[in-house]
Amino acid sequence: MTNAALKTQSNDPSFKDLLDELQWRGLVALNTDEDALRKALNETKITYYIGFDPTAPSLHLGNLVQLLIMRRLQLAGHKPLALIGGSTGLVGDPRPTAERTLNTKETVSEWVEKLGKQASRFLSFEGDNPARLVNNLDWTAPLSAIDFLRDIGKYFRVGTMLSKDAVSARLNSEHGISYTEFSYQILQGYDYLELFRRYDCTLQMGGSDQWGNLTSGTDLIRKVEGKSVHILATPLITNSDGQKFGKSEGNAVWLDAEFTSPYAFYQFWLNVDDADVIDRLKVFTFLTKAEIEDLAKQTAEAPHLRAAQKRLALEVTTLVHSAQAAQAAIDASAALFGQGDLAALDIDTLQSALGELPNTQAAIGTPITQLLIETGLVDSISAGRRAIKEGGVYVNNEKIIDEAAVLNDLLHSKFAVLRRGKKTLAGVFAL
RNA sequence: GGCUAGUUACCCAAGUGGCCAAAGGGAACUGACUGUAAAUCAGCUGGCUCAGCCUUCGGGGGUUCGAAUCCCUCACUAGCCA
Repeated sequence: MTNAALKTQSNDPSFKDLLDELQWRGLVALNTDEDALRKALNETKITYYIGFDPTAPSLHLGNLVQLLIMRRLQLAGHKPLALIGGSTGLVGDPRPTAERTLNTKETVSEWVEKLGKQASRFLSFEGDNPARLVNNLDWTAPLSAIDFLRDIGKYFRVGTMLSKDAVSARLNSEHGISYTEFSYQILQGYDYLELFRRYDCTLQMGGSDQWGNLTSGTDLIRKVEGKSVHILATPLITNSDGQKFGKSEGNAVWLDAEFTSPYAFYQFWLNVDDADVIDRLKVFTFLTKAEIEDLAKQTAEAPHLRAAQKRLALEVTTLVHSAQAAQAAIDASAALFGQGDLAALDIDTLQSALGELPNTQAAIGTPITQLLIETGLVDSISAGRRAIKEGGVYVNNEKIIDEAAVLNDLLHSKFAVLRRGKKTLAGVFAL
């Protein structure tokens, strides 16, 4: 369970202090009293937390931003609390679009387990400032509705609650908002209070879209305990073209290898735009300022070599999966995107490369459309036919023209490389 | 509790009895150009045993030769009234 990558990480000593580095990396969108926060970070070892709600069976790239900033603070000697939202996940934070569908308690608790394990991979649980995993269900589950309303609810003004962006956006939309999601901010505020009491936690971090929920905690602590605590919000990562970051072919990029294979993960990073790659290096790697500036220079001078993308893909894949997985992805990429003559690849290289891809077994004579479905390259036979009609399907780099084509050419009498478009690949092992 | 207006494909949004598998835009995907880029241009986007057929327009029921379109009912949403 220990992650070898943890040992090699460090903050960049060339910065005056941690906050400077975080700002340079573009990780600070908003924060409470900056001088006080800087002072706290520089002069003391504080305890801080970030919450992750179990809304899916895996964490995604947005969560990774948070995990890495957590790690950066831990490297500076501060104590991380990774909170998995066993209770908040049951309620669901208000999204700007529409009400969430509630998941069953069983599902959520399963996800809590999974996310906890995943998050643990990015933090050290050893040394002087070990990370701690907490679950807000521990303190909210025993709370009765009456206690909740009397002891906590009394501190929250509805006017303030209504003014939060997440709430007002929903109120102004045709979807409205349920009392359940409206209450979310109270739960998150209460979490901060509870962590402040239990662990003397004085900093909460989170995405800037969570600002309303973050301030809910500081307000509560000020009212109840008379103490002023900190918030640091990270910006939402967006692509330079304004599109959502973290999607590959319309799907989220997950940290769990079962949902996004290490190969697909590697490819995702390799395909980052020139315009974005330097920002990504700052956020998602522990490379120093000097190293990143060097890569920026290389990108400017020889963009086609994509040195920055390659380094980024290597670093992040190593971090999230492993050095071995990253190397396998690199080898597979080199083989499959190589000079084009797949037949020239030797059996072992081809076999392991295909193993990195989504793959399936099939007999000679199987329709190509069926193979496309089995490997997940398309969702339906119609989509497969369409893809062929559009000239976007290749078997062993040969374009397929006929919608009814079947598998017949094999490499080394064993394999076939299936491709949709330029870079979506899958393997077929002949039976 | 009452009244009014809504609920359309991934998102926004047109359509108000047959010409609707459903306009338009966004986004995704594919092709060309490239660097496994960006921009641009073109194509394409329910499913299938694919020149045809099947299932879709909040859920259920009904009217009709025929419904996304009309009626009833339920759910949800917004606004107003209580």
